[in-house]
Amino acid sequence: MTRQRAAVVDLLAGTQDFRSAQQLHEMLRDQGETIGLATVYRTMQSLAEHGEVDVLRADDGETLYRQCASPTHHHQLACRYCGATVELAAEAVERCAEQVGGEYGYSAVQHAVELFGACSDRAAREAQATTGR
Amino acid sequence: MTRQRAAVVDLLAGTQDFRSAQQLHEMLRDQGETIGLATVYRTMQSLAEHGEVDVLRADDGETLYRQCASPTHHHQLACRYCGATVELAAEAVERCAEQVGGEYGYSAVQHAVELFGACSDRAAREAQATTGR
DNA sequence: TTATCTGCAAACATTTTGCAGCGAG
DNA sequence: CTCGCTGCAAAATGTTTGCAGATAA
Repeated sequence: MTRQRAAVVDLLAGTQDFRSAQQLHEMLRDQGETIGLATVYRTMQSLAEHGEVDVLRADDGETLYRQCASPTHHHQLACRYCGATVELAAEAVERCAEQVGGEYGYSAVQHAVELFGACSDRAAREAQATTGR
Repeated sequence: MTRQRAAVVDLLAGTQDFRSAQQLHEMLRDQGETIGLATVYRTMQSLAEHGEVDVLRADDGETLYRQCASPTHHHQLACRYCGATVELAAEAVERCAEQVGGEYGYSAVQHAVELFGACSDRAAREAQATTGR
């Protein structure tokens, strides 16, 4: 356990959002930490391996991490436009995934059920613009 | 519509599986087509934009494509070890996602419900090995 | 002290882009 | 003929790795 690793864990503890390694690195530098990007990557890898963070791959290929200390396993609903996220305690989704997977003989189903949608704000604007992407 | 684009579309039409751009490129070269990797990428981008293929990001960062001609929108259940995939016509999952999203004022919810689990084969081996990665 | 971790920079893998030339319409 | 598509190679992006030196235990 080094100073750098502590800083990363600390930073993660301060939020519930998904952050990319690069983002974390920048934030740490901003708050005065001296830490290399490679170290951040290595730390996140290690944390992920030990199941201490949730991993999610963004649409643009970046790998996102989030502390995983929630008492109940919940999902995230994110607006693909404004980035707003809502947490879901949707156990129904859980059961759904496990059950469906089980029907086909799959176990340890990792339902990467990160929902991406348009939040109400965006939906309203979309409706009157209808630019078609 | 060029020879190259036709070849890509043709190749995609021959399967239901997800393929990476590089994989497609290699397959096309193998069957005698002269086509550049960049062209495959550009073609897939265009097809994706026109909603003619489904896009999925693999765990290792590769972008996978699949023809999207299924009459019903279905999901995929993939084994993270052997790659075996099963298609799900799980409308229950659909409803679930839309409903949950709706509760929070989100619309056009893109439930990236690609389930990754361990298929029965793997689960059996895991059980007696428990090497812990 | 010693094994591990860190930082830098170079290596990698995947995807994108600039540009000159070919080909479809 | 003209515009768009292609191919190559170079660039961009995100991540990993080799290695020498710093550091935790």
